Amino acid sequence: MIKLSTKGRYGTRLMINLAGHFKAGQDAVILKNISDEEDISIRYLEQIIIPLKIAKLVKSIRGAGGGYTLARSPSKIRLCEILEVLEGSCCLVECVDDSDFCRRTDSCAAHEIWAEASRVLKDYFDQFTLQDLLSIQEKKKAQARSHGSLRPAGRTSCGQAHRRRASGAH
Amino acid sequence: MIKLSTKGRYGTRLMINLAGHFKAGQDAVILKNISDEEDISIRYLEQIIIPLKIAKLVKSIRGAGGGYTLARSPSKIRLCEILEVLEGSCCLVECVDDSDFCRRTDSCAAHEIWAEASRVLKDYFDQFTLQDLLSIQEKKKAQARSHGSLRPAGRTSCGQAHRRRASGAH
DNA sequence: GGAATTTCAACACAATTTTATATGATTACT
DNA sequence: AGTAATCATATAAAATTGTGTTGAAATTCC
Repeated sequence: MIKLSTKGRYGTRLMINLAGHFKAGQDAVILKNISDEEDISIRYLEQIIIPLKIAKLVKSIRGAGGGYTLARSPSKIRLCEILEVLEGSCCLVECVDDSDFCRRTDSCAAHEIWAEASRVLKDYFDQFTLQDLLSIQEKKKAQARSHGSLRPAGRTSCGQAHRRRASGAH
Repeated sequence: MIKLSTKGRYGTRLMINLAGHFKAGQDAVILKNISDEEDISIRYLEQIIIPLKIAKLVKSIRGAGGGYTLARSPSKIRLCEILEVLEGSCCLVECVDDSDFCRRTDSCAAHEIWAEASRVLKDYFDQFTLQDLLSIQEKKKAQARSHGSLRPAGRTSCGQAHRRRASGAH
């Protein structure tokens, strides 16, 4: 698998969740809340949200009554930005980003393919804003409700890593 | 980074290398040879080539004078096949391939995006055969020769993991 | 037949990164 | 002051990315 890491996946869901709560002047959302709704551990969310804060995609409010909010409106945040923050870049291999990484570039056909594939992927992710993702989600939920949910909503979640482990823990 | 693993990267270069040596009736190529040319350890190449053999993309010939050859002509092997063998699939997340993986699918916008992005990526990789990659490589080499190589060919290679390590070992 | 060459197989080991969990300190609101 | 939340750091399990070793099996060459 060409792995999109959990950071990227959880982080995207975190941001969609924040987008869902985003309204003018709405109170900050606490991580416990997101943790419950998305079924991701608070501790891990804390780690994931740090780079998002540094990148100024989210704002934090400390102390009682605090929490997190999007730093900008959902329509002003692109999926690509989120992934670049959390995955380092949308790139598939280091040697595309980092010209010092590899001196084989001149004669490496693979290099050209990975570079172009990375661009294709980035362009795809660049299409969507958080607002778009939110709309997709609402639509899907409505559809699921309308023709009855064939697979009733379980507690496991998309992109979640801690299911199906040797250790039954958690 | 949305990581294309070393298996996929090294395996692709391995296959391009085999394609380069592929001519009707040409002798099998030994791993030592590929190891020297691509600067990848023999031990690791051995691991990588096993699934390629099982998938019948390469043939092995044992004993003295033996080695490996492509099982089919370079124009009959698609990059996508190689990556699917080595990466498991061209998929970005498990929940797209494995419907049992996650029950959030119905209401998960992210799921839809990852699934579609996976398809985009697969379609891209599906365009190229080993013959195409070989042509690209020859062209690049010719270009590098014609206008003088600005960055002289080093010994490090694209997608190689054992450079820039804390332990200088290798 | 025997020596050399090469794949094939099965381990053991280790460094690094990813994927988390645990604990406690710090900040700021009420 | 008390409490709720972020912030910071330590720890650990698991996967990835390799290397090392030993030997068996097949094939060619002498």
